[in-house]
Amino acid sequence: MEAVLLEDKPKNLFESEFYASTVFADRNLIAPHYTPNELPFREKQIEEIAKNLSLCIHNKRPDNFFLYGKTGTGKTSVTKNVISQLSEFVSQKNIQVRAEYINCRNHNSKYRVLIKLVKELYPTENFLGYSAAFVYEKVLDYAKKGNNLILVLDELDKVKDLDELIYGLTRGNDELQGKGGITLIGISNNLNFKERLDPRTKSSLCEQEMVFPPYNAEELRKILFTRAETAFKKNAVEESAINLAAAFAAQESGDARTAVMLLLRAGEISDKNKSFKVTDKEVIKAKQTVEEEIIFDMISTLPRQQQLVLLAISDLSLSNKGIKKLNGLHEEHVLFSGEVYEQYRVKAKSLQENIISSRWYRQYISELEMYGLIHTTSSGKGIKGQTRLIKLGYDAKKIKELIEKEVGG
DNA sequence: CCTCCACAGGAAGCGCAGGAGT
DNA sequence: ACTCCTGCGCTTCCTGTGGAGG
Repeated sequence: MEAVLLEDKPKNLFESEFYASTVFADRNLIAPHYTPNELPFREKQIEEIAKNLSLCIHNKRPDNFFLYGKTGTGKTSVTKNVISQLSEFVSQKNIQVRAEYINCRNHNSKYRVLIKLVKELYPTENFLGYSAAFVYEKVLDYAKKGNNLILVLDELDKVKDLDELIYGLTRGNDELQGKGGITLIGISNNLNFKERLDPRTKSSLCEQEMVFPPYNAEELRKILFTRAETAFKKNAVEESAINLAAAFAAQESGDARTAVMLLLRAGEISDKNKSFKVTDKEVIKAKQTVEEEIIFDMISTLPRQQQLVLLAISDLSLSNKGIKKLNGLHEEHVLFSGEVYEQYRVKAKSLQENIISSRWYRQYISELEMYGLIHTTSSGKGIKGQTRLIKLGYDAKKIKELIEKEVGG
């Protein structure tokens, strides 16, 4: 396909302003939620899913699929890519296959998923207020007309009554008896999630499974190159800048989304400075802002009490109380679980907040570690008793600043 | 070796809010 | 409008654990 140069078109006043970028050719192509056509290093997964789904074009029911892997490993992009190609194909050939994508973060119960689904299937009708059973029947009706329904449920772990939802939808296939069918593709980035499922749900949902491994630095590098080719102007991005962004992201988590995000922010920085190049300098700056965005995102969604716990940790980290002589040898900046709890109590009291129990405080500490906001190690020699040694994952000043903005001094 | 310390983290249960069924 | 139910945030109670100290 021939690329149409912007210069060839008559310009609208605003369009020229809109595209007045020093480095971007098309910023949208590198936005976080853009689904690229090419997905390097996922050919195997695409092929496998497509092969399974292709059964439905011969009017057979494909296996249910369960995809899991960390965020930014391409689960959603791969699935969307496959189902959009499938939809395109079946509409050309007039085959009765319908694929729907639902993100369960926004539709987090059985009822909400079903409502969302029937709204897509019967766009002209209104189902608000109808019972779950009625809506469920509507879905089955749709399949009974001989339609093969493929339902992608992204962020599946967010559904409260998941067992019921899966049971209902898979049991539907027994009632249909070969006339049409319902195929589920579940996506989750929670690796332990599968183990918590009801055994029956597990066996019906996980007829086939697929793991999406994180990308390594080399793969991220190639991904960024292909994305940069279309999103940026020619030669606007220095090769070393891409390498650096890939290295940063690989070191963090092998997450393609952060890698792309880094490059996007770096480009924006160049744009703002009216610079025609994206270099290492911009990527390094972008890393800081992306990091801050992530931290702030996490902190602002934390419960107030947990914010106070984190604030207590950053307070102590900034004071010299945090410096410990471990093993009587070297000094290190770590905190005891007990003293953090004490500091938290003082803090909460002075802000006239109620105080959570020590048990729940420990729960909060575990969560903070999962989010990567703090690191903990178990106490070893030189310390009496069994305690957790706590260390901040990011800069104490920055975190303190962000929380105080949130909590309101 | 036993006991104590200073916690970790599992289990059970409680009050509440909000949603579904009647 | 009303009950019933369920998930959520949290407390209470409890058992487990590794090192320090006698």
